[in-house]
Amino acid sequence: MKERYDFNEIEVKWQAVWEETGLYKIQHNDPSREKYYCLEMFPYPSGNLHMGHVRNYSIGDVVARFKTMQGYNVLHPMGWDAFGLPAENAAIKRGIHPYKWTISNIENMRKQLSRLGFAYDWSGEVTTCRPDYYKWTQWLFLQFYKNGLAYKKEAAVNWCPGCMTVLANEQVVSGECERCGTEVTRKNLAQWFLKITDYADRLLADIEKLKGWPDKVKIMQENWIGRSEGAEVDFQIEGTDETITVFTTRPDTIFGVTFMVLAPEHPLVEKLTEGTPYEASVQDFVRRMRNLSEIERTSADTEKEGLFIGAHVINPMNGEKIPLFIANYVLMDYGTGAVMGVPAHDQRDFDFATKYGLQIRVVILPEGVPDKYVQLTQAYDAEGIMVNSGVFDGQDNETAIKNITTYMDKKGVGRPYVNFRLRDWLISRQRYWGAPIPIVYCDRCGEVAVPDEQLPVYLPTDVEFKPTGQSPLVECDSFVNITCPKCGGPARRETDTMDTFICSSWYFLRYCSPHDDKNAFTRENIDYWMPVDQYIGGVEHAILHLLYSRFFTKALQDQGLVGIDEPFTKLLTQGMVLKDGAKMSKSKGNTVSPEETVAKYGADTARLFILFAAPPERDLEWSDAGVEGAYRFLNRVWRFVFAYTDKLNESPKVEDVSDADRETRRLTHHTIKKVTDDVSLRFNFNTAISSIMEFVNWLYLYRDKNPVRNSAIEAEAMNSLVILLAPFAPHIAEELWHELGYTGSVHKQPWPHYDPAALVQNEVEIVIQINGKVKARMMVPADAGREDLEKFVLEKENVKGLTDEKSVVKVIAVPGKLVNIVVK
RNA sequence: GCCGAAGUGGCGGAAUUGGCAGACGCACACGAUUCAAAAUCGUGCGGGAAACCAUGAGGGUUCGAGUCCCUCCUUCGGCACCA
Repeated sequence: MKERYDFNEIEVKWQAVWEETGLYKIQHNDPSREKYYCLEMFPYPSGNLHMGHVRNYSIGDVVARFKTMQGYNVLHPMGWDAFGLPAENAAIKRGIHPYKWTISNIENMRKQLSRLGFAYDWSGEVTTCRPDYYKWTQWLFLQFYKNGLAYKKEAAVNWCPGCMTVLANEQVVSGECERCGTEVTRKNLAQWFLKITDYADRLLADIEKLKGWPDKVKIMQENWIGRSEGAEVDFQIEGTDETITVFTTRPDTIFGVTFMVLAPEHPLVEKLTEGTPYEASVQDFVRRMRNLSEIERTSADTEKEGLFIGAHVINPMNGEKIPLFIANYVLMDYGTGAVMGVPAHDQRDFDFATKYGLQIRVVILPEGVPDKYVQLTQAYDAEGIMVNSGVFDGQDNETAIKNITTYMDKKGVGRPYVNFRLRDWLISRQRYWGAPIPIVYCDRCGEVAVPDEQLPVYLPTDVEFKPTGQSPLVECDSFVNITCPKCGGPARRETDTMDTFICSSWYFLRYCSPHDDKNAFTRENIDYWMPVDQYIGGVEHAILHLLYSRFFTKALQDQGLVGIDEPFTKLLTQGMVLKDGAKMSKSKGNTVSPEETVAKYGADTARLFILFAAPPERDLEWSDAGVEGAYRFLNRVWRFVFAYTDKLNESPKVEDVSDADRETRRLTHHTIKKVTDDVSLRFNFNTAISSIMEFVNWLYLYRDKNPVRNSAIEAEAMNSLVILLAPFAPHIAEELWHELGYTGSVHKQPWPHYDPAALVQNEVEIVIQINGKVKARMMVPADAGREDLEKFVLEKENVKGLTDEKSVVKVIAVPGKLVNIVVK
């Protein structure tokens, strides 16, 4: 061993050895060991690793190595979320084929990951843009299709003019494209959807099962699904047989309805105004609304604006004739696109009614307030007693909700209804670089699923990339024009590809049997490995990816393809990596390159710093000085072990045990306990590492101050130190392990157990407080009970001085901690 | 507007069940070593002369509060004309 810590030499050396000896080879279906599936969110192959990746994968690597050492059979795979727009943009800009661009990025990033020494078995790598993967993505789409969970419909969809494609609701962030920030517009297109709404109830209810998920993420999913209980009510349109159904959470206010509002896009609007004097002005209004951006349209600050369209509806409860409006504040894609206006008890309706001089009728009053004194200046939306509501007068409104709903249900004019905010998942993308949707359109047979044996539907490679925004697939005749798999007649392929979130909604299943070429996944392996025990990734996927993956898992369970209903048992959302208080980004010019950091300090230092600087869920402020500190610590460990191995061969064995030896043994076991608890119970890697640092600080002192040391105790301390360090700084630990004279890998060592007996101290220092303020300290036997403590403390000379001239009211003694004397 | 998280030295952070606030690291200062520097080792390091005062502000519960309760402020995240 060299005196100097040559991180580059040892890291490269051990990475090669681990690879050659198959240290992290996946053992599928090993019944002798308990399984542990540790998964980090796979990266998009942008070409270069950033610090966020390093953090994500360093955290996962600690968990995987720790669990391996604890004896679990660990699945810790890695792969690539390889479809997506940047590849296609590179193709348009620089003429490189997306496949080539993606694969070369993957190769570069795989090299970068390998250089960091993460414990992956690369033979289990999964790449979503390869036909051996997307074949199964397509197959899964067809399973959804055959089970009625995939359908095509014409709808007003979110269109991103920047990406030239449609977006799922989840991909629109405050009216802008979450990818490129372009303002999203509306477009009517026939698109493919997955029926995630069929699972809304279960996706919501099962959140309760996710005990190992952060509350933050669970709440975000709850908000997103947005369940609200209420009723549907049918209003007949005067003079027709048509009815308009509204959804309301307040059926108790039905007698207070004084108008009704439709969304401008509501299909009945055109029908009801056609050929009437209102037609022109309504068309005008609708056109104006359509041209507004998503932001202007849906902002709560936008003033309410509406228009009477010349028709009336009938309130089914009292037969009243009510004017029908359209207005900007009613949205087509929530509820039924129609709202009953109750101005007295809904602030938005109140604003609208005030502006257009509509009647405001109170139907709920706070208890004790007589009707005639009510002069509303704003809507009253709290609970109260029913008035002006026929037979329901006098009931409290909570009861009336139930009674009115039941009444309407009996009469056939309404029914209880649970409405969700969640919309179906729009999965069509008008782009090339994605998995083709395996559907064919035949003039005779219509929509036809591509038969399983004809999968995959290959992406053609001989296409031209032009900056027209149209998918090159549309103009690729050899792709589009085919024969119908059913009748053999002329047919056309679907040219849309799938949202890449489909690919990432099942990759964790593919990892369980990455080479199965007969199935999307081997059932046996799924039953062994799934669910993922620990999932680790950024909180930005709290809704999209995590909700979609949960949906997939449930749908596949219903189809009998998997036996589990939730994919991820525990979830850790790591914080961002910041520099100068801001997220690292190229545009801000505050990025730190992992490659350069590794070149300068080594992978172990980079990883150690990132784990030490903050607990994983919190944002982490990058500090070059902090990296130096981590480097200094590893050097300190290196020198320490180096000095030990040098002496080991010369000194004779010492069996005597001094106080310092005993303290060394106690600290050894204390550190084992601390690190074990911090890693397994709390994921507090920062405090685990700091306890190792404290241990090293003590060991230096121990060696300097004690020329004669117990050989067994010192050896145990050295071994433990190196083993405890192994999950955090795997290369240096491996090198030091061999320097200690061992031949096997430190990463194959069993994780040490602490000896509770070794933790016991004879004497402990306790604190003496007067009225809760620390005044003195004293050493007492560690096993002293309450009475003993009181006696020791009250008899102590300087304590008598402190309590002089005052009367002792009470003494509180906490064994091992303190004695508090309350005086007056 | 609603929901959630956070606020502790010059900085990153620790305090796990209500029990010594500031572990560990960084930065800084001084000393040792050195011809000198780097590296290393050692000492100090919230404020205050002290009594004491200090965990965003103000109240409360308690023998005792960074930790529990109430009110408020600031920052960040999510949802938002959701009927």
